[in-house]
Amino acid sequence: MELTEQEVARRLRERGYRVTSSRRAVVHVLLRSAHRLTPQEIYEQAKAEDSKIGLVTVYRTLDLLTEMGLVKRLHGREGCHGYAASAPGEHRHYLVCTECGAVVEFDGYGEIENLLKKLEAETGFVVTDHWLQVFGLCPACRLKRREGARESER
Amino acid sequence: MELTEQEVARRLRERGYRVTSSRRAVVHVLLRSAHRLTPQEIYEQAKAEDSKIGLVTVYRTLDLLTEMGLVKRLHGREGCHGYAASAPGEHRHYLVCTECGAVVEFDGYGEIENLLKKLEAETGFVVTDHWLQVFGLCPACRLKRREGARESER
DNA sequence: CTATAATTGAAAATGATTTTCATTAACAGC
DNA sequence: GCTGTTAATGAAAATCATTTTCAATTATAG
Repeated sequence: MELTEQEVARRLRERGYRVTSSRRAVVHVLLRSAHRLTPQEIYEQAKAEDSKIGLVTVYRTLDLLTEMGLVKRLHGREGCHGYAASAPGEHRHYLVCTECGAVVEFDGYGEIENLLKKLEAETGFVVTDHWLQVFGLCPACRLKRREGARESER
Repeated sequence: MELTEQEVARRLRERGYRVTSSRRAVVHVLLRSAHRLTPQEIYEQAKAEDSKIGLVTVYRTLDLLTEMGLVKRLHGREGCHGYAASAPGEHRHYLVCTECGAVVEFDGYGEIENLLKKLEAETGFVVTDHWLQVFGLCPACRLKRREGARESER
């Protein structure tokens, strides 16, 4: 399901939360970007839409949206946080471009489920959660890099 | 390959690093524990062996060992860091007990490789790295929890 | 339109990690 | 074994992301 600003607003109200201009701004920034964004980046972009917004509110809004499952926390190689909008529920894995932060959500194609079952059988653990993040280079950045290489050849 | 203190010392010397008592202490703590440990925890345990060691040195040693591939950074659900010793190179995935931090390394059984290939084909990304972390309850903690439940029934 | 309670922004606090710098100690060469 | 060199260390201070506090603001029910 495609997540829209209206849908987010509806879900907020449904739970008794207020739909404020700060929250709108954060949601707007997240929805229009298919990239992993840090709270700082979201703050800067949101500020352009709602000049009054503070960084603290960005953090609070991200916490709220994450708790509601509308936004997912992503981690970089070094563990620093970033966020991206997410179809609620369904998908849970992320492919992130290490160059530009572009994010693609994908499901586990069942492979993950197989893996986890094997793992439970082998270790005696009960698996409660998992977390797969894949890093790569998106088509656009690949192209850019190739062009850069060509230029430096000259 | 099983990692030993001697092996770590050898690799340090091989690269021109010194084998100091602080480094020994950190390595000792990591190797004897099959649990994810935070720098703070490692510091406290190492202090018992080398009372002079400082937290800063724990951080520095963890960075060094991580860079050498002898230790892996693990993340909790909320993204906070922990570390565990690791067979260098080979395995790359972790199953962590959310209760006690017990860590089991495992390989992807090939499932992951399939998944990544599909992903590349579908998205046009070039996958450069991935990162799978699984959370669960280890057999010991499962047992404990069951006993706890039984007691509270009375 | 108004009352009220949630939400906000700014400043201060926190907590993990990193930097700085003078001191210490590992180890190569004797 | 000593000794000099230089990497490594510990303590304190600095940094940086995130959280808390609190008085002011604002969304929304009535």
